Amino acid sequence: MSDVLPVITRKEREFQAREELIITHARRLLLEKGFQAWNMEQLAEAVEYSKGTLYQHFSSKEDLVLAVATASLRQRADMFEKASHFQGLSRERIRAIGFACCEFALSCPEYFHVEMMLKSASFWEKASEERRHAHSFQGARCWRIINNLVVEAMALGDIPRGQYSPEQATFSLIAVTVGSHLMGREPQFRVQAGIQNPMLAVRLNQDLICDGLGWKPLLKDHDYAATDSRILAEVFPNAAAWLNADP
Amino acid sequence: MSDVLPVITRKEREFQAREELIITHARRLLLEKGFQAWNMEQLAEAVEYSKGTLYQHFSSKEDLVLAVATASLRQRADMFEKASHFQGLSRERIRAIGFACCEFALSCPEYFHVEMMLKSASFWEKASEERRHAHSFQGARCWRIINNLVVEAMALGDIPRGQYSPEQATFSLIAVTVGSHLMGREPQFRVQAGIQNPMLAVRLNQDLICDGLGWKPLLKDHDYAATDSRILAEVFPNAAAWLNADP
DNA sequence: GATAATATTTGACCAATGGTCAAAATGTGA
DNA sequence: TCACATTTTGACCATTGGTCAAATATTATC
Repeated sequence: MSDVLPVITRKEREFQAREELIITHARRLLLEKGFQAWNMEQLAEAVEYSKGTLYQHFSSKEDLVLAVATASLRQRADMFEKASHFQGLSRERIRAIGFACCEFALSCPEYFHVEMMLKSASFWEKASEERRHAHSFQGARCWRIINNLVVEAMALGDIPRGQYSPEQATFSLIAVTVGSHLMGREPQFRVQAGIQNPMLAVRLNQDLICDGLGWKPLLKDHDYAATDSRILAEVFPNAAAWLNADP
Repeated sequence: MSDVLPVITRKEREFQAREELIITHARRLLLEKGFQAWNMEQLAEAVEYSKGTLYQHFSSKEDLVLAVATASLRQRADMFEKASHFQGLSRERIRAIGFACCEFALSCPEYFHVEMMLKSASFWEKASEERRHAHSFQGARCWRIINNLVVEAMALGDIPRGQYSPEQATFSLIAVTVGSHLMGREPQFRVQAGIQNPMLAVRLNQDLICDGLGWKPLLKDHDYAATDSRILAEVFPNAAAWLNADP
């Protein structure tokens, strides 16, 4: 060992790499089978370690699943951050975050399903304290990015002041987004609603909330197609793939 | 046995009564502990029957939980139906359904949590065919009641035609409602958003979507406080308890 | 390179629990 | 009262999340 001050030793690097490997495989299993339909033995086989080794990384199956969710949530916050730097009107920037949300949903398709499990108290309390904290932290990042933008929009007068608090408006945006993603994944609802592309349904609902808030310029008063082109070009080039599609 | 033509025999009545007893206790356990933190043995003890008897009613734990969800969903559809008969403008009627939704959430607090479990494929496929069908049926009832109202509102010109399809609008309303209920139950979000009364947050978000859809009369153009008084008096007298509260 | 000391990995094992079924208990009719 | 049918039961099984002593690998020392 030649390095005098290795901040991270080789062992630690290997440990982290293995943890990522486990999380990646667990994510795949979650996407393919949900929570119940696979067991730790199978996961151990997939990553070519034994069950005991898994438990050196995660205190329980729930702890592992929370780690998967938090890894995704960190990605989400990163994408929100990137989108929030988009240059434009406040409503154009919230629009960019809306795009980020869809990009994320496509890149981590298991996320919303896993996040719903976490709502169960018994699930949450089986995870370790550190991981619960890490998850809250990433969740708070997402919240803050949106809320800051809403606060700014109100300061600029883009959202009428006095009607709703910034926190209420932020809550509305998040609630409609989560609800749209969850419902859009439901085959039964998709058929009933005639939805071909769930992401466009999410985007539409976000627009409805913004219009409802009176966030200027309203959908009818601005050429948002031009905004979308810029968002595509500057922030999410991959979004073109899902953007041009049926309702 | 004196009755000549009993459509339902005494045995069958007893069987149904016991099924309801089991469902009621299972609902309580779900509310108190979620899904994992109780077992069939404990439930059997609570209803004072043995495990084997439970399995004469339900093919699996998942099947039982689906039955709980469907029983709640039936209540939900019933309340929607009641609310949809409210006499008034189309937007006043969707408002009455919004009230129904909150009344329901208070009366079946376990519902949204259980409903989220059903999204997991492995869960759904462990339940019996009949119960899956019954659940879809009640879900479709809820959908239809809202969608009919939206169609009618568009026919009346209360919602501008041509912009969104009735199905899209229905989807928006349901998505925002589900999302708001789920997020409103999350302590972390409640604190961040400064929400005292989750039901009012749900109602607000529904109003935002309606305004966003341009559903006339808009919030600012009508005395909806008067509408609310009528809804309270005519349809949901109990709603007064949760309506008068902080944001 | 040999050996001792330390760290890591393993899989047999345990406890909990969803689900089954032969036997016991209960109900019914003659 | 007895024979037959139906219902209820709980011992039993298989699966699986989680543990830990033993085996294996790594590192340090001479």
